[in-house]
Amino acid sequence: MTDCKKIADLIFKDVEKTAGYYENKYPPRGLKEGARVTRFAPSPTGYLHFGGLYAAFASKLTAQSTGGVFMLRIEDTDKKREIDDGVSAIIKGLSAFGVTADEGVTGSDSETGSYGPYVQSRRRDIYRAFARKLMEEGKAYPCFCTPQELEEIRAQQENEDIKGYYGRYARCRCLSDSEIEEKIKNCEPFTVRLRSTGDINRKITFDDMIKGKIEMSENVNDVVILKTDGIPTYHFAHAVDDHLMRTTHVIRGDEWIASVPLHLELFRALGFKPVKYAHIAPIMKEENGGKRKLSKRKDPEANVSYYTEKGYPEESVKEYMLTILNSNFEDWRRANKTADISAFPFNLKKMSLSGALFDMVKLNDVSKNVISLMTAQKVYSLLSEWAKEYDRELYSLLSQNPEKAQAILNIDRDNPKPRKDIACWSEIRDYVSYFYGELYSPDYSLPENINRADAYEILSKYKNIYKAEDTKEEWFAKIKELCSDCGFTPNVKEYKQNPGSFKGHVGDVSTVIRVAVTSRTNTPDLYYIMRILGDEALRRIERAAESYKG
RNA sequence: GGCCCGGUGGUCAAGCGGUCAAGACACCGCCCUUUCACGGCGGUAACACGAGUUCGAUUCUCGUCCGGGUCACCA
Repeated sequence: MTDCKKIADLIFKDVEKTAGYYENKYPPRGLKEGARVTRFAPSPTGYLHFGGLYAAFASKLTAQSTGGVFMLRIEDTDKKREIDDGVSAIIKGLSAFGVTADEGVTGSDSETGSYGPYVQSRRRDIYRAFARKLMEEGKAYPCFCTPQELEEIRAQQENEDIKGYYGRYARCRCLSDSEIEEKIKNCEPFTVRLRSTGDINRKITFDDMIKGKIEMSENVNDVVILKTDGIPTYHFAHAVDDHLMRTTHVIRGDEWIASVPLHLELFRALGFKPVKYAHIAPIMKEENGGKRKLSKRKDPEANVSYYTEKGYPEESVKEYMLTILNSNFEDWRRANKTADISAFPFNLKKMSLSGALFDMVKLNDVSKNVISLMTAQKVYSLLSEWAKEYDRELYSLLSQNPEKAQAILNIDRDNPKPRKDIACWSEIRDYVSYFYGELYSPDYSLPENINRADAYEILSKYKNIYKAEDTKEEWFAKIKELCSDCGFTPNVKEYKQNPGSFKGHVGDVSTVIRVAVTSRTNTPDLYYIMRILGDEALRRIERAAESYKG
């Protein structure tokens, strides 16, 4: 008969505290009924995937809407994938979009909350205490198989329906005490495996918060719970951490569904109450007709930093995520135009079952709406903040004359139907370029229906009547007057009825002036542009006229 | 290959046995208009396929096909 206690003592000599000690140290949270405790638990790879932000956001909303707690835990149990200071990119990415944790890791070397440590590499003793408990109870055993041996097993299993370390393939499952002692004495490296009690013919069902009832065969694999270096695998860490941190709802990508039977077995073996699961579908990308997951390697927009670099406001990205997270969000938004996102009744059950294609066009649309609702001051301050980091030249132009910048940003904004043409801050450089000599290069190309001689006539006459201090009405009256003087009609309808009698209409005359002043055929309200430009507008008109001469 | 999950317009999606099958984005047209936007009005466009259950299937069942996931000492 094997003596589990003896083997456990041999293997876990270093473990001082018991599982019971940790149970007491991290008591159940005294939260009100229905409060959900969630977490986001990324690996510190120095990269925050949009899908990660998305899952984290869903987790935060779930906690927030129930009066619960949202934690950030770092899963650094795989030293091979780790990157120097990989934590800060994640925290930076999350906080850029307002997904801040109530508890957990707050920086590369700091954390808050009483259920920590929240970095797995600092929880080694905890995992080992629970692994020891399992081993004492005969629910885990050491495995001395080498990678080569495991490879052999895999090769043998090519035609098996069930692959893995189980049944007759589980060579170390029945090692005798003396064999184990012998191997350990010889310092043979070993892992610790769960002694699965699953039966392939038995089904387990669980209720996924998003996907509903799912039925699967029980886990039968004696999976590794502690690697040779004594560090736990994801599965074991998940069970121990989420239990001890008193997580109630695990919201994660649906690639984890397949391991739920294992996770449930782990919770049961450990004597833990299982958490509830919500598996979310990945965000997809279209590629020649097909769908595939947004890829870190192929898609720049998979990296959350893409949005901060482009300058998408926090609100825009959140609103966009919500439109894919809960499809009733857009209806809610229409009914509650200015309400804060936190007032939205987020519901996991309303989430999509299958992966949504990432839609940049829709993001832009959402963002344009968000930005159109901001005041010029707000746009200015967010823009400056962004430019300070990502476009120094623009930043200095802006800050040289904040009043001018705000006046530019205020064109057509301060009214009930604001323009919607800015989706992100990086677009503004181009949007404002004709206001700044440093960014402006004149181009007097005219549309085909207007000839240079007419343009010359219009501008030569206009420069004599234009006054920078005119009111909008005066300004426009002069343009209409100019129309008549040059053979154009101030009345568009009249032109359409009788196009042969005129060279064109006010629109064409305005276009000539617009091109002269901005080098573009379409811009926001020309009057306000010229106001802001002041004398410079006149100079540009003169220069343009000169260019059309002869 | 085994096991899971999914399949409504180009995209995101309502729907939950009887609907002229919502809405949003995109696209097209018209109106408004000094350009462009905005706004308003209108339009094109969908239940993967085949059986079954039913008086009646987008909705329920089964099969097929297609897409995705998973089968590590990675998470």
